[in-house]
Amino acid sequence: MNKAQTLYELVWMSRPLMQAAEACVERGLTDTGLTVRMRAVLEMLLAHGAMPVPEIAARLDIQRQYVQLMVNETLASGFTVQQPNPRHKRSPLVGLSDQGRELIRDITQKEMDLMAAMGAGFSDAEVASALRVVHAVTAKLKTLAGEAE
Amino acid sequence: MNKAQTLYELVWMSRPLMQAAEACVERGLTDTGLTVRMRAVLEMLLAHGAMPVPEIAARLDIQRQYVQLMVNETLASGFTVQQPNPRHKRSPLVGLSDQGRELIRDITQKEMDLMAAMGAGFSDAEVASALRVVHAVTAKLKTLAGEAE
DNA sequence: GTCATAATGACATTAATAATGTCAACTATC
DNA sequence: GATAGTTGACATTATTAATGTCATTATGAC
Repeated sequence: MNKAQTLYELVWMSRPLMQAAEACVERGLTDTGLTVRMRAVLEMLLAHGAMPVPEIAARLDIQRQYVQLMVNETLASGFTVQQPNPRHKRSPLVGLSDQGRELIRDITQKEMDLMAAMGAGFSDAEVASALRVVHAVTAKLKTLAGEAE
Repeated sequence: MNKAQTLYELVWMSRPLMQAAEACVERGLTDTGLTVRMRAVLEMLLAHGAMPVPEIAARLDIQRQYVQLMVNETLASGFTVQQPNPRHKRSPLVGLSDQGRELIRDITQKEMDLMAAMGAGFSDAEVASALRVVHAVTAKLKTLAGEAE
């Protein structure tokens, strides 16, 4: 099979891969009270600290109105708390509660353990190379899709 | 960065990759009268020949009721035609019309050209290795997600 | 051939995810 | 202070897909 065909297959594998990953993540969330989208909020806050809703939206590349819903859910469940925002009185910072921090740390750690187990069959170089290719392909597709007509 | 972290990133890239790919495919379909899901039907029929709706559903791993809708759209647009099914009188084979065959061939060819252009930066080995990794990761995630509790 | 069971197309309902629209309150900038 | 932009809140719409139901018709065992 030539390179173009292989790339074609790689691109079309993105959907099955994503679906399998989502199913796996979802499975890891059972009995935690979290949904996949709430998890995304917590992960963002763990990685980058407390921030207002519009910033979460920008980083996740999702509409802020939708992120607002996601954040509201995490607030209602007590995984996040609002903190005064020195830079904006109307838009509080959303930060992890102790409960939320512990939970998301636990979850991501378990996911990482899974990845470690899954990497058994590959070399570091293979995996790193695969990531580079996927990154590059994604970037190129994005520029193509976004071109002016 | 260690292997597990790299794999983790690779898995999480599946969503951006898929979204970029879909946007690109959609862009290629403008003015063809096709939608992405109709395209999926035509591609299946081009690759594997005429088949009844339930078989398309099985191969696409989608509910047959939903595939029925997709197929009905392609029939309404004249991209597919019903043919008598010797193995089942109630469930006709769905096959490509001349128009549909020409269209899907044209579309996939253009997509393949795009892939060829995109492969410029990588070696055959890199791309092939990336596909192997993605395949294996997807398969492992699927088994994990499907395990009994 | 008859009958039980399964497959099929058709249609309806529900759900999840996300985009879009709107607005009043508020903030920042000039 | 006037004006334009930001934000949270809420409503509406769209897309994609799963699920439920049912009458019709095949299929397969006997």
